[in-house]
Amino acid sequence: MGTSRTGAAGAASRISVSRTGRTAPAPRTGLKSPPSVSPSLPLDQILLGDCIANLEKLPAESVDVVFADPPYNLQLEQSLTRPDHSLVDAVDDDWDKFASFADYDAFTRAWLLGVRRVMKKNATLWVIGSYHNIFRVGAALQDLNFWLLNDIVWRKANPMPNFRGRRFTNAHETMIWASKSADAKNYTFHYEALKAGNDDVQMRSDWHLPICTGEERLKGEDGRKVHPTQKPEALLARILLSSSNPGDVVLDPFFGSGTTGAVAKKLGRHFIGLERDPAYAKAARARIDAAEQLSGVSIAAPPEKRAEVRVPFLALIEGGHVKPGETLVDERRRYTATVRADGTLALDSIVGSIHKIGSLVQGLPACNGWTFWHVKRDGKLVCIDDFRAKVRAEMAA
Amino acid sequence: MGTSRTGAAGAASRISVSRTGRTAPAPRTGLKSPPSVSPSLPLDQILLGDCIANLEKLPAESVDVVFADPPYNLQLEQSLTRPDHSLVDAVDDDWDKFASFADYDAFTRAWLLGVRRVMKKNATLWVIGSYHNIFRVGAALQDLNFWLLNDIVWRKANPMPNFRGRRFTNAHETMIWASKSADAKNYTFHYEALKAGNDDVQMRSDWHLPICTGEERLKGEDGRKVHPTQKPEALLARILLSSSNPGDVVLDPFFGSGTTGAVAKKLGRHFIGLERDPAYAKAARARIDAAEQLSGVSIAAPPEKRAEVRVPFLALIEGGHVKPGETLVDERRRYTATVRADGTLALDSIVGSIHKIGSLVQGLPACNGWTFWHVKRDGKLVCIDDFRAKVRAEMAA
DNA sequence: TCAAGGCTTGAATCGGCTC
DNA sequence: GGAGCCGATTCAAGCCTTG
Repeated sequence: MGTSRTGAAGAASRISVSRTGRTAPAPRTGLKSPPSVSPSLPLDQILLGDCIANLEKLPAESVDVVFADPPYNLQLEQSLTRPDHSLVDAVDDDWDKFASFADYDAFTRAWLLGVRRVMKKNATLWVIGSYHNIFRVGAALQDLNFWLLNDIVWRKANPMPNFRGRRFTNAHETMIWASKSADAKNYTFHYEALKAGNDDVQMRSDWHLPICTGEERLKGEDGRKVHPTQKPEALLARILLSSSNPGDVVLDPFFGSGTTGAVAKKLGRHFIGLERDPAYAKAARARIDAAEQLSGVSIAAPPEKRAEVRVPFLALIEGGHVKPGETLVDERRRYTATVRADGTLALDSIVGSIHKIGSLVQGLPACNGWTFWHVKRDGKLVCIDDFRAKVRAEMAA
Repeated sequence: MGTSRTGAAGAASRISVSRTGRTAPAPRTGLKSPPSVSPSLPLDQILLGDCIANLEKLPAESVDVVFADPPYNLQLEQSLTRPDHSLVDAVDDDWDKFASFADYDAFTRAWLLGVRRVMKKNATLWVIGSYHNIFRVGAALQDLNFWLLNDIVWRKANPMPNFRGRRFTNAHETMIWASKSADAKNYTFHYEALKAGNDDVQMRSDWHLPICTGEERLKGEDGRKVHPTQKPEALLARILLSSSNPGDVVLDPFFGSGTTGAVAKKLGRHFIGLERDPAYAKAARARIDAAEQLSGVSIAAPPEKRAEVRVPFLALIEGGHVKPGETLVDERRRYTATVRADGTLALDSIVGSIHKIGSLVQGLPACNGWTFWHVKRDGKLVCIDDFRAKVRAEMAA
């Protein structure tokens, strides 16, 4: 999306985006602790200058999610349009050609390392590209010990046709979603909300969205498009909604026309944009100033199952929902167990948790006792998970 | 698809596939001159043994198209269970184990070099992979001076769900289509036929096809699948129909269950299969013997499987038909809910899909949110299902 | 670090059954 | 006697979190 590349002037200047400063706090839910935001972060600003130099000025482990639309390296085509070589020659002797890929790889490693340093432990990174560069980016990510979570295909609803009829219509771009390392497992992913917004089926790795046209496309005074590869806001919205929370800090090292910043503002996220070209930065700033944050309820962090308070089975006994000595039974009435006063179950002489006894009677390695066990109430079976929901509601009230 | 890896026994044996030998000439079109077929080629045979050693025995510049399904380097850490605690039958064969990325890269370069030598000047190569390996393969192709023509996305109609809810459903695989070099411009590509078979619009780079199940899936005597990653014949058919001619020689260096051979025979192409595992080779041979060549007229590009028609509610927001923060109301204006940016609805502090919230407010077990919810437009209520119809029309256009 | 809690599908196919 | 429905089965993997 942007042009922040190596070789630009060293000094970076800041373009403050006035109306989205820290004075507008992002909406918070009561469930999560506020995100830790480093006080020295240039929030909601565009840093002008070389991408890698500016990355080095940001504090380590300070951003929650990164979206990067690096240069696609299309200029390589020219250096590769050459007479055929035998393969050994191509690798050993054609230094010029090899150097082009090596240059791109070195640039890729440099900005990835810079980004890696400023990512929080459980931050994730999105990179978008086409077949010209995405394979090199993906390999570099793996080499640098990033952990690939998904590759996402953006299927363009209205792609550019192939004019020569010599290839398939190039109708998609590829995004890679990665965490800092394989053991950074506590990254943000709003599984439940994505599923609910997708007709109650899981969100897939192929996304169907239109390219950026019409009103949304930034035009200069001459009526021509400001930026050649402006990404649609719907794409960034899905990315930020799926992998960030309100109040999070979103970094875009190739800010370009500022789609990331505009969507971040609308969705109540903070952004930091790096951009080398002053003309792009200026257009992006105006665009973001004109954007408005959506109302709280429509962008508040969705509730997550995992964040719900833990209710021990003992609390059901203490709350009078289940009585010691009562018999639990599975839905198909094949197995029974007896409730003990300490919140364990008894099966003959074996005593264990609702999960342990549930797995034992079924001969399975694991069992969610909450959904497995039932009690009789008014002649009907009631799942003990219903009582847990009641206890949770009582605790919240 | 196969297991031809380095380190196998040196001597290669040939498994002749009797009924598809050279005695059955492939059908010819009148348009092109007959292909030049090297007399020493082991046509329609499966060569048992190490993939790279066998490649070295084939004559240079002798094959017209290559399809390769190399090991994916999945690096599975532990076993995975479904929500019902049954065990997922995954790829854990030792041919998919590599010690490091460097090992995998060396293996990739070795077989790519071997393949490159036997490709005719204008031959093309298809490689399929997932995000675990495809970036490394793509970078290696570029490093070896192959010229990438397209990356093609196989969108699986019926992918495996994500059981843990920690990622997007991995619903696609990626194929790279490449020529030997940038100036090999006279490769085979049936642009017109593909377009005609695709409702007269250009064939795109995203293909929607089901995975291999049912009758087509090879089963052993024990009723279990013969090969863990058998590819669907429809996928290979589209590949061979788009980028080869009848009578051409198709090489598959990882032959596996022999999908490439079966489809090549059906479509009147010759094949050469390399496979390391005798059990796979035997199953593939039997499968190919049972296949029959289609009549000339029926060897036409398969029509695109009708694109999915399911439209998630989120698509209405992304398409600008409904705005985040807007209020939805039922036809009798008894209930309201607020649209969230992620495509869910909010009712007080409860968040869920249009269906879930619809059923909740009515106290019913189920609700079709599409017909239940409305928005105000010009003072009148408009059903959100009307917008879904519009989005469908846009997707079809 | 280890043990335990507890949370997690969707599409296709096929056999058997009902209208 | 089919068409159609229902439920069981099948197939797919870089898939957890807390104390």
